[in-house]
Amino acid sequence: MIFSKFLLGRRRDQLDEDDLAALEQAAGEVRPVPPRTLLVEKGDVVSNSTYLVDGFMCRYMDDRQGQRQLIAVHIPGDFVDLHGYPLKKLDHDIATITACRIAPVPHGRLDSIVAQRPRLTRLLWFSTLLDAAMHRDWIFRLGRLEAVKKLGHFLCEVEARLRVVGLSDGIRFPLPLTQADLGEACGLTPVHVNRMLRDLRERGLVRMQSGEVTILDRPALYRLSEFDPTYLYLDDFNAER
Amino acid sequence: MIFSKFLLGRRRDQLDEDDLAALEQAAGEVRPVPPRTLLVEKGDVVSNSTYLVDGFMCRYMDDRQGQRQLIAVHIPGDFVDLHGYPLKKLDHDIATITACRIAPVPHGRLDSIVAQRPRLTRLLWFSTLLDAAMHRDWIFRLGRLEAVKKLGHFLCEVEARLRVVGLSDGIRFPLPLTQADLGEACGLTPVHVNRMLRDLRERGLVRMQSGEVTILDRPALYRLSEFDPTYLYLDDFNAER
DNA sequence: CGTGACGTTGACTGTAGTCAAAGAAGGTGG
DNA sequence: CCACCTTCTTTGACTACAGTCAACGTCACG
Repeated sequence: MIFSKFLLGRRRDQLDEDDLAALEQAAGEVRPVPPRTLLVEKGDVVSNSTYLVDGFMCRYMDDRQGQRQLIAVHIPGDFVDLHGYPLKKLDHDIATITACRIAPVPHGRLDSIVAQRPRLTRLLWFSTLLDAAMHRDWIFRLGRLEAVKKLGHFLCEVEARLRVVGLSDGIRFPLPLTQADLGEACGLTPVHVNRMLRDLRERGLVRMQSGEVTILDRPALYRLSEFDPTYLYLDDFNAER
Repeated sequence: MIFSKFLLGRRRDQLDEDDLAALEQAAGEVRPVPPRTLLVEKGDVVSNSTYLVDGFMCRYMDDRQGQRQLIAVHIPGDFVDLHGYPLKKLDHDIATITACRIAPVPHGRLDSIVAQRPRLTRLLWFSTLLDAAMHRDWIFRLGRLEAVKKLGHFLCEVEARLRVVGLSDGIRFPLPLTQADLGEACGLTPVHVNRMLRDLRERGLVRMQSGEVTILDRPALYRLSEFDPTYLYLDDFNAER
C-alpha cells in the first residue's frame, strides 16, 4: 500500500478499487533518498516518474549565476514528475529537500494504463493540470504581490495542500524549508524573507520556527495574501474555508 | 481546414491524416471576436475549449485592486484552454487582445477522441503540458530576472513561438501589445516597461514600434535575457539556434 | 567544545514604482 | 479632410521596497 489515503491531490475514494490496484502494481519498489539530493537534471530523458511517499521535494531552474528559482514544492502524495511521461525530456531539475521515500513508476507501465483505463488516464491527466494550475498561481504571486504577500500566499498554498493529505490540522504544520528555500520559492533574498517573516509574526498572522509553521489567523492571512484556493480544485474539501 | 499548418506547437506532420480529420470534425464553426473582449471568466464551468485560428489572446488573473497578471499569451494555432477539458472549471480569465477568429471545440467531442484515439489523446495531453512548461519559464522569469531581462526573455519566447507557426522570420514579427500589456505579462509598470524598451533599443538588441518587433541581435538578446528555448520542446526546429 | 549552517539585525544602495505632464498616434464624426 | 478625442508613449523628479554587505547570534552536530 504505497499510495496514500489521498492521491494526486484528490480524495482517493474518487478512484475505484481496480484503478487503485493498477496504480499500486505500476509502481516500483519504494526507496529512500537522502536530503538535498539531485534526482533528475534539466535535459535528462526520463523513463520513470516519481511518486513521493514521504518527505519534501522541489523542482527548480537555475539562472546564469546558479541561483535557484523554485517552480514547485512537493509534499507526500504528489506525483512529482508525471508530466515527464508525455514530455519525455525534463526542462528543470528535481531534488529532495528532506530525506524522502519515493516510488518510481516506469513509463512502460503507464502506457498500459493509458491503453486500458481511460478513466484513470483522465485522472492522471487531471493531476498534471493541477500542477499547471499551481504554476499559474505562482506566476500571479511572483508578478503581482509584494514581499509580505508573496510569503503569506506561499504559506497558504502549502498549508491547504498539506491539509488535504492530513499533514496540517489547519493551524500547525511541518515546513522543513530554510529561509533561503522560501526565498528561492518567492523570488526574494534570504535576508528579506527573514524581515517579512518578522512582519507576519508582528501582525499576529503566522509564526514559523524550527521547521514548523503556526497559522495564527487564517482569514486575515488569506485576506492579506490575496489567497484564493480555487486553483487547487479542492471543491467540497474547501467549504469549511 | 481550420487547423493550421502547425498544430499545438508541433509540426502538423506528426499528426496522421485520420487524427487531423478527427480534430477538424470536432471543431465547431469559426467565429470572430472583437478585440479586448472577455471570453471566459474565472470560475466559469466550461463545456468548450477554444482553438485560436487568428489573432492574439491572453489568460490572466486579477489582484485585489483589479490589476492584471498575464499568465499566458496565445498566438494563432494555440489550443487556448484545452486544460479546461479535464479541469472543467477555469481558475482564470481568458480574453482577446486583438480581433480574433476562434473555433470552439465541444468537450463531448473530445470525449470521443479520448475514447477512440489514444495517440491523439497523448498529443492533446502533451499540448497541455507544453503550456505548463511555459508557465514554468514564466515563473523563472518573474522570480529571478531583473526588468530588462524579463522583457527580453518575454520577447524571445513570443518570437520563438511565432516562428514555429510562420509568423516570424526570425528578425521581425508582429506583436500587437501595448506597453501596459507587456507590463502585465512581466510584472512591471507601464512606465518601467517603456524605460526598459529604450534600454534594449540603446543596447542595439531590439526595436519595437507600432505593433512590430525587430530583433537586431538574437544571440546577444538570448544571452542577456538568459533565454533557453529548451522548454518549448521545439527539438529539431531549434537546431538553427 | 568547536565548527558550520541558519537566523537576525543594521546601515546603505539601487532598482523599480509613483506621480505628473506633455507629446505622438490613431480613430471618429462633423 | 480636418479637428478632436482618446489611447498610448515618453520623460523627469521623487519615493520606497527589496537587495547588498557585514557582523553577530543561535543552534545542532560531530
